[in-house]
Amino acid sequence: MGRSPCCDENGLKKGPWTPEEDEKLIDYIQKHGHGSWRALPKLAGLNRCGKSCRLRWTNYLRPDIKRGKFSQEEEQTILHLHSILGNKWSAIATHLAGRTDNEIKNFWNTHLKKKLIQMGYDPMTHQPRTDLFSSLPNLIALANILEHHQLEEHAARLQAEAVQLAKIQYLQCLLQTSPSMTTSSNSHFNPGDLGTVNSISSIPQIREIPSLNLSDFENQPPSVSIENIANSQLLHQPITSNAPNIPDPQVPFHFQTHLNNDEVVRIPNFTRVSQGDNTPNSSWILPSPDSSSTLPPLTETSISNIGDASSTSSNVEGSSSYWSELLFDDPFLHDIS
DNA sequence: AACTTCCGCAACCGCAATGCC
DNA sequence: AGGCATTGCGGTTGCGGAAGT
Repeated sequence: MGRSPCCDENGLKKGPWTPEEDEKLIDYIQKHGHGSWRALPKLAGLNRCGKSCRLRWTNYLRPDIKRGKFSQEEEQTILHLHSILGNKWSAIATHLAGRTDNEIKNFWNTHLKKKLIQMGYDPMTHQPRTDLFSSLPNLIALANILEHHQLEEHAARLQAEAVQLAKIQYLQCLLQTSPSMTTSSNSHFNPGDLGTVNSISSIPQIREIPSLNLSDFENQPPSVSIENIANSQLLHQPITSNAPNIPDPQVPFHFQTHLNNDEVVRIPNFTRVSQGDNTPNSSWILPSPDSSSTLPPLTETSISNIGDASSTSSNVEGSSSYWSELLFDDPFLHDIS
C-alpha cells in the first residue's frame, strides 16, 4: 500500500494557513470541486500538498461546518455514541450535523474526557472507576484544605455530593447487573444517559437531589473530604450481606452511607427496607444504621409479593436480578426503565 | 510588567482502507 | 491478482492566547 508523499520532500508549505491560501482553496473548490486532492494544489495555485488542502477544507473551510460551542444536546450525543463506538470519531461525526471528526475528537480530549474522570468514570469504558478510594490521598489533601477554610455549610454540601455520587454509582452497578436493562447494543448504563438519572428524582429519598447532569460538574467537580467520608460513614467494606437470604451481588465492594441520622443507603446493596411490610410502596429509608443488621428476612413469600419469585435463585446473577427487579418493581423507579 | 504554565485547537503524521489500472 | 495512488482516519504535536505567579 502506498504512502502519500511527504510535503517536506517537495518543499511544500506547512503550518497554519493564511487567509490568502484559504481564499484560493475556497475559490477553486467552489468553481471546480476538489476532484483529485493530489492535483488540486497546483491547479489552485497553492504551495501545499493535497493532503493539507483536504484537511483544511474538510476541517475548517467547508461551508456546512458548524462552529462554536457544543450544545448540551451535542455533548450528550457524543457521550452516548462514544460509549457505543469508542474513538470512532468519523462515525460519531456523522450523527452531528456540521461537526467534524477532528472537532469532536478535540472536544472529547479537552472537555468530556476530563468531565468523566472528575465524575469517577473511566473515559474509555464509561464504567464507574472501581478505584474510587485509590484517590484517597487527593481527597485527604482536599479535606485538609477544607478543614481550614470551609464553613460548615460547605461541608454539608460536600456530604450531599458524596451521597449523590454514591447514589449514581449504585445506579450504575444496578443497571449493569440488571438483565431487564440489558439490550443487545448497549448493555450498560453510561454517563451519556445521565439524563435518565434525572427521573430518579421521583424517589422520595433522592427527591432532595437537584436534577443531575454533566453540567452540574462543570464548574465544581464532585468532591468528598475524608472528614465527610468519616462523618457520613461512607464506608468501603467487604461484602457482608446484612440482608438474610440474599446472596452477595457480584460486585467488588459496596458503600454504605448515612444520609443523616435517620437514613441509610447501602450501595450497591441498596437495601430498600420495608418498615413493617414488604410491599412495593414500602420505604427506602432505613431507620438507623444498626437496624440494617436486624432487617427482617426477605423470604420468598415477601419477594413474591414484590416481584418475580423466580428471581430468587441462589446464584449471584439471580441475586442481582432479584435486587434489580425489586428495585424496578417500585413504582417510583418505573421511569428509569 | 514580565515571565511561566496551562489549555484549546488547528494542523500534521503515519497507518489502514479503498480505488484504479 | 497485484501494485501503486489516493483517501480516510485516529493519534499526536506544537503554536498562540489565557491564566497564574
